[in-house]
Amino acid sequence: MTLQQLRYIWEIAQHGLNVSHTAARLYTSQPGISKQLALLEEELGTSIFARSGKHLTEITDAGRQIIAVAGEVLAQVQNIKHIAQEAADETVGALTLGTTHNQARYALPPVVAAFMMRYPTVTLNIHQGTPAQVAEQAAKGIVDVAITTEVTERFSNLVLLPYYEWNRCILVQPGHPLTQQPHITLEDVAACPIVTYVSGFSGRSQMDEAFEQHHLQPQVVLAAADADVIKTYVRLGLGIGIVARMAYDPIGDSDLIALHADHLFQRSLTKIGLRRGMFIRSFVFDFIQLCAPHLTREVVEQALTLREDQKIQFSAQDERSAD
Amino acid sequence: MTLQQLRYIWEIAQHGLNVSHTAARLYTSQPGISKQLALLEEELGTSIFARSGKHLTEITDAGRQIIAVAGEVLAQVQNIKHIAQEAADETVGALTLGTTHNQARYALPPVVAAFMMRYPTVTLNIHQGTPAQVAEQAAKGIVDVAITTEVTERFSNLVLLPYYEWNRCILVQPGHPLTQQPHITLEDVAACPIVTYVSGFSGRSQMDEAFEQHHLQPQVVLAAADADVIKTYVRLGLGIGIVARMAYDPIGDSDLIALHADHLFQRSLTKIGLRRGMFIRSFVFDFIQLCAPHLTREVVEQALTLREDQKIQFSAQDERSAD
DNA sequence: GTTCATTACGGATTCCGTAAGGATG
DNA sequence: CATCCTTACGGAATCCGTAATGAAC
Repeated sequence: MTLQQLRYIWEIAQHGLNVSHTAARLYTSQPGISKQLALLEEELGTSIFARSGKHLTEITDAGRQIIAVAGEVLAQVQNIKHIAQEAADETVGALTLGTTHNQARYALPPVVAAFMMRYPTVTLNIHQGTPAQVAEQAAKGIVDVAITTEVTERFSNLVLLPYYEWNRCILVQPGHPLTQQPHITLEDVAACPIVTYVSGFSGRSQMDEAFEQHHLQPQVVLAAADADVIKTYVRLGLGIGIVARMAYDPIGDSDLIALHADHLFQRSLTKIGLRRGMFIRSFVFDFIQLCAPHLTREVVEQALTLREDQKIQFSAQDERSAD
Repeated sequence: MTLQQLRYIWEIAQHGLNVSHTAARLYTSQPGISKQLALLEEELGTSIFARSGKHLTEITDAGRQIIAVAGEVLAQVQNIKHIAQEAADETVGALTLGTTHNQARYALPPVVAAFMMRYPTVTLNIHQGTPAQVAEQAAKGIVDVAITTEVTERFSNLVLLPYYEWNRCILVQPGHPLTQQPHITLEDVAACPIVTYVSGFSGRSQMDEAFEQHHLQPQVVLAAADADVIKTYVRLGLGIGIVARMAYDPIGDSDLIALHADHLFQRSLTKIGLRRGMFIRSFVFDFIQLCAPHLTREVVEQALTLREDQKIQFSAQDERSAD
């Protein structure tokens, strides 16, 4: 058994059981991977993948377990490399973030700028994706840190830390009837055509809940993944916008009016996700604390040793932005 | 980085940083290990071991962390092999027990006999050692299952399951004054010269506690690691013996008299220790349940997912023997 | 002077890429 | 017939063991 073989079976599983595709992604030859796979299966005395003829069709039960452990091994190999890098030079390395459009666009720029100033020799990579993708990549160790709001909690090896809480505002064009309203209610909002986030993004599910609790059926005429698109269509008069407060820029968006909506919706919580058991380099701790000052190294370390059922206590932070 | 290299650094650490010795134990050449070590250190850009000239003198800070992770990796490689073996044939494999003299001598024989009857194709290995050695070997994955009483709980990745509770008896020669005593007290016992277990074995510490609580200073004239030695010296008239009840064989030890002592000492608990995160083959579950019927597969699996601070609830079992 | 790790070197093995073969949908 | 995995084969790199070298206690 070699690390190479474990990497190959894990990658094959990640690429839909397509060995050719896997080989291309790993910049190696397809027969090379096939050979190593055959060697491993022979050594273990079990098939990891089920075949129909010469096609890999599915993963065997044993294969599923083996690949899961292989994933752990690969993550620990990464840990070893990170430990060594940290010992060699604390200020050199790479930090890979997984995040969504809205975090990357509104919340992270000042953090990233401060981080780059502090660690000019750390290579920063940002993987943008949907909240589900971001969470999965963090759970698999593809990214070091996940930052997102709508994160499903079904990844048992993903530790979620509270980053900051935020709420929404309502964007309208000047002269819109809602601007005359002294006290806006959810009924008022539901009466207008709405432009907001798609499901699974930026606390959309929490927004839906508010309407449901009041037995209202809002008319969402356009759902987008990011606030820039939403603002564009509000400007076109398609409807009123409901976006994260931080997405409203008083200067750049001065042609729109942002109405207060804290009383209409529950606050959403953006979280920082880390893979359980990962070695965290000092600059990663620093990055996290640049994001959220309350997440000190000690708090994060403690959270990583707790189990899922032992949720961390946190104090909400200032309001910023959303997915 | 290769698995070979990780195994080598781990083994070097296990063998007192003596590469020659390590090579001999692994049936390979010393320069081969040196070479792989040099390659790994070069790849990682950090030294794992500190040298004075050409001698390895100690482990670096980074090396300590790296070796710890390497140990995890090696354990997971074992897990993969076990998963594959289990898938290939549930009844073939090896079970390595780590236990002490007294368990091996008095508690385990019927369990082992039943297990061998049920799984004739499983190779059974028993590593005998001191309680501390046994616990360490289980924590390191050298043995699959540890069975011992005096187990220090400082191995964070060792899960302890309650096996059975037991207490002591007092062994005397016929005609000894204590045999006339209708109700033996701790003071009576402390007045006699005592032959019992050495510290660290078979609940010796719990025995000492009982005397201390009564402010008594027993005169231990001989301390041995096993009951057979103790009985030998009781027969020679060196003193009275205090041994685990199961160590008294009414037939083989008919020349000695066992006096009831349950009221003098607190019961001791013999435990089954498993490395956290290890893959447990079905016959290992069966072995554990042969030991202790209350340790069903479900109970064991649940215990393995709990943390140290969440102790398992258990109901004491019948009394048998001791370390 | 003994123990111990590194360097040097040669043989065997392994690994990987190109090319051809055979099965699937 | 296009896709995909396996087998075949040759060159390159790696690994490992013996022998020699040099440092430490």
